[in-house]
Amino acid sequence: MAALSRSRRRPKLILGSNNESSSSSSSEDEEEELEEDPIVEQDVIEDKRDDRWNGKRGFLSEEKVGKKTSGITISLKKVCKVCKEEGHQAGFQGATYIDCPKKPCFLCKMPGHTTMSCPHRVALEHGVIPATRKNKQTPLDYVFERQVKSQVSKIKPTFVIPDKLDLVAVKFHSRRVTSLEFHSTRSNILLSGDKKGQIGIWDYSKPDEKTIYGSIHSCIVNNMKFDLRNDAMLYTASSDGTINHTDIETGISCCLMDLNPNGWNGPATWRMLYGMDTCLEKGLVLVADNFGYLYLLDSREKTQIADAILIHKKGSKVVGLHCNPSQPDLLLSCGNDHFAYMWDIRQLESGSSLVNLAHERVVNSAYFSPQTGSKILTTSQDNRIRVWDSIFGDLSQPSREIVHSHDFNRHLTPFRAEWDPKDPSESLAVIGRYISENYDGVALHPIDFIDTTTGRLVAEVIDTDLTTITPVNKLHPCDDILASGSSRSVLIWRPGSKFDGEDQQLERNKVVIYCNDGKKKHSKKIDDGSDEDDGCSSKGKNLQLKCNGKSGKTGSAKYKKTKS
DNA sequence: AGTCAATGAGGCC
DNA sequence: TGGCCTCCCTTGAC
Repeated sequence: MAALSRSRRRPKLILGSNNESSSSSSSEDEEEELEEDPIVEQDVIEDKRDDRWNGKRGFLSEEKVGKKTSGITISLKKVCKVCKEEGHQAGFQGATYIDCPKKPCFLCKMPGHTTMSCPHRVALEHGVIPATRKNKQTPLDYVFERQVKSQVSKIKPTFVIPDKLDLVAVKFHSRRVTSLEFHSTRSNILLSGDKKGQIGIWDYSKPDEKTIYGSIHSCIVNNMKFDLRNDAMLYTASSDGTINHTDIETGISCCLMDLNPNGWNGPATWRMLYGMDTCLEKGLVLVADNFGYLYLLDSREKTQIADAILIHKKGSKVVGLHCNPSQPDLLLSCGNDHFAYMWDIRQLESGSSLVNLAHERVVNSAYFSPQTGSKILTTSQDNRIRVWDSIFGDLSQPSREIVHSHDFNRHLTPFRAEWDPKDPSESLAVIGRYISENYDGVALHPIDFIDTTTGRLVAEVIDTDLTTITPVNKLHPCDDILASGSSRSVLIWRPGSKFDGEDQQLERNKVVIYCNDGKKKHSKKIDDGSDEDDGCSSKGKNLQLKCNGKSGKTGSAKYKKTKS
C-alpha cells in the first residue's frame, strides 16, 4: 500500500495526448521503449493496478495489468482521458459527448452501456423505474382518498410551457446565481441571490430597473422567502451563517440570527445556513445549518425559540426545508445524510421524525406538492427524481423514480426539481439538465419539464443563445412565466409557441414538446452519434445574450472541436 | 488558445 | 473520525 500511495504522487509515466481529436490511426511506429531502473518499473505496474475499475473507478483488463514488461513503455498513442486506456477517446466530438465505455453510464449509473445507448435516455418515458408498490390499504389511505384526493383535479390540464426566452439580465450578478424567488404580491418582481452574497431585484416589466444589494450577506445566498405578513420584507439564509430580514425597497437589513458571532475560526466551527422556510400560521421562520441542526425563529419577536434541534446526521448539511402548504404541522427536511425526513413541528426532537425517506446519494431538495401538500418530490444526486404520491399512504418506497441527469455537484448550484405551483393536477415539475444534447451542432443543456405522474418528459426547453447550464429554475405562482438562473445571468421565459400540430419554424429558440403518445411534436434536435457536424460553422461561437437592446457575451460555447 | 482555480462529495485507510 | 486523494460533459478570468 505504501508503494501504491508513493506511485500516486509520482507523475504518470505513460505519456499520451489528452486532446479531443478523434484519431485512432496512431500506429506502432509512434511508440518507443526506454530502459528504466527496476524500481520505477515496479511503480508503473502498481500505478496501472491502481487504475483498475473498482465500483466508480476505471479498470484495466487482466492481461494488461498482470503482464510485466521489460522496461518502461512510453506510448505516444492517444489515451482516454478518463481511464487512460488506448483505443477509445472520451470527451466532446463536436457537440456530442462520447462517454468512456469503461465507465458506468453517466446518466443512470448502471454498467454495461454509455449515456448514448442508455435505455433511460432513449425511453420516451424518460426513464421511469416503477417502484415496488405494496398493496396495503391503511386507514390513512382511506382518509387520503376521501379528503385530499377529491381536491386534486381528475382532468389533467394541458400543460403550458414557458418555452420562449423573453428577457435576459446578462451577467446581472458577479458570481453564479444560487437562488430565485418571485415577489409574493407584485407579479413582475424577481429576486435573485448569488454565490457572493448579493441580492438582485429585477422588475422585468421594466427590464432596465435592476437593483443589486451587495452588503446583506458575505457569501452564498442559499434561500429567500418573503415575509407573508409584510410583502416589502424578505428573509434570506446564507452560508455566512446569518438570517437577514431585508426591506427590498431600501435594502436596509436586520440580522435575525448570526451563528458565527466570533468570526472565522476555521471550517470546523463555521456554521452555514441552507434550508429555510416560513410558516405563517405558526409565526415561524425555520432554518437549518451544515451540522444537522434546525433553528426555529419567532417571526414577530425576531428571536430564536428554544435550542437548536439535531434533525439530520450530526455534522451533515441540511440543504432543504419545506412546510406543508395545507397542514402547518408538517415539515419536510432533506440533507447530505442521504435522507429526507418528515416531521411534526409540534413534536420536534432528534430522532422523532414521522417518516424517513432513504436515498442513494445526497438529497438536493424535497418539496410537498404546492396545493394539497399530499405528494412529495425529491431530487437526489444519484440522478433520480423521486415521487411519493401520498404522504398518507405507504412511504416505504417512492411511487416512481425518474432517471434524469442532474448529478453534478461541484462548481454548480445544486439542481432541484420544483413543482409548477399553477398545475391543479400537481404533476408538472421543472428541473435543469446537466448533460448536454447536440442541437444543430451546438451542445446545449435544456430545462426539462416532467410529468411526475408518468415520468414523461413533457418538454425540453432551450435557446440557442443560452449555452451554460441552468440549475436554478422557478415557476411563477400565478403567471405562465419561468425564471432561470444560469451562471451569472437571470432569464425570463414565456410561452411563445403554439403547438397546434404543424411543424412551425421558430425563429431563434427551439423547444421539443412531446405528444401524449410520446412522439416528438416539434423538434429541431439532431440525433446524437451522427457526428455529421464538421465544426466549421460559426453559429454558436461567442454567443450573445440579448436583452433590451443591450447584449453581453455568455461563456464560451462547447462547440465542435477541430479534427486532426 | 491554453492554464488555472473555485469547490464539494465519496472512498479509502 | 479525520486526513488525503480522486472525481474530471463547469465557468470565467487571465
